[in-house]
Amino acid sequence: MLKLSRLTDYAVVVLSRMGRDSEPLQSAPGIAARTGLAEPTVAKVLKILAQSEIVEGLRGARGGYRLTRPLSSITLAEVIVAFDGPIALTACVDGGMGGCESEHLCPVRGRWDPVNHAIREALAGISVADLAGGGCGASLSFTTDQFVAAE
Amino acid sequence: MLKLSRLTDYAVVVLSRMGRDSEPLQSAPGIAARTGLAEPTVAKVLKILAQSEIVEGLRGARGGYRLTRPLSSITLAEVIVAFDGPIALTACVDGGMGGCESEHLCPVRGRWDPVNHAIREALAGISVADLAGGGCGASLSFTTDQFVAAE
DNA sequence: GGAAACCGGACGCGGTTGGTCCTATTTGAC
DNA sequence: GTCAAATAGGACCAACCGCGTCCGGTTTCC
Repeated sequence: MLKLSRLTDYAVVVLSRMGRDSEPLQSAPGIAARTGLAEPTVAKVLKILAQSEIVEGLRGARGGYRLTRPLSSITLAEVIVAFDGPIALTACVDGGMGGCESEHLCPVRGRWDPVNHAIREALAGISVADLAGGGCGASLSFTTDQFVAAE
Repeated sequence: MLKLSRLTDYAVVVLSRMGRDSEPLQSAPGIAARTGLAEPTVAKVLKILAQSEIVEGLRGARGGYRLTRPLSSITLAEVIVAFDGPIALTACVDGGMGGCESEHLCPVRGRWDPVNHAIREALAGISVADLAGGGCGASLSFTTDQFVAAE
């Protein structure tokens, strides 16, 4: 699998929808209604996106969320990091971070770094706008990870 | 995270150890003893590796496992596929495979493909020999995913 | 002052992973 | 010919994590 979390998938859908709409400020309930996703879920996604400053939340009545940047400048890597944490195939992120008590014994220490960097670069080269496409005006009622292909 | 399964990590350790040893035929209990991993776990890892024909199992007394190829020709992608299934960030693997009943509505359909291909290529470009290194003669008592860095 | 909306955290259910064990089969040694 | 050693394959159980939900609190506009 290597599959990313469902929330990440929702985030792409939500961001795509936000970018498609002309209204700059959109409420979580409104986005939920337009995407067909559950409202609490959309709210959670937007909260996380706001923490990463990918969207900006405005409180109060008539509040809502708006994109801080155009979709074309939001990379897939950013979104994944926001939900799944640092992009690294193993937990020994970049071989730094001390704390692994068996560091001096770990034979593969540091050797995953090139792999992780390669993946990071691949994900940083794709923007949400690329994923959203442009011609598809569908209602985004469904997400991409509906089921898994058995190995 | 995007972290791979623990079994995959074990597999890299086991393969590295097998490649380091001069004996071509090694038993699962023997490898377990040399790596410090639990014997049932090593057996499970080797069984899966054998199904993928990365190693070959010889039954009977004095049996064991041996590499079918040198470590340098075993790619990381192969190992990951053996344990985690097809390499794809979402479940809609390559947008093929019909079955997604909302295919005609799915706005990001097919757009993940370039990402998946990029990651696949990155992983296919790294061999187990690269990960195993060559100079480290440690006992491989520990694996790489001991703990997770909190997001 | 009330309503609408965001913010942050806590809770509980479900699915998946990971570790173990059991049995069957094969093969070499005595 | 019999026994021991080792792989093959599957089943089972416990622990963990993702994730959907809900709650109280705060802010802002009408």
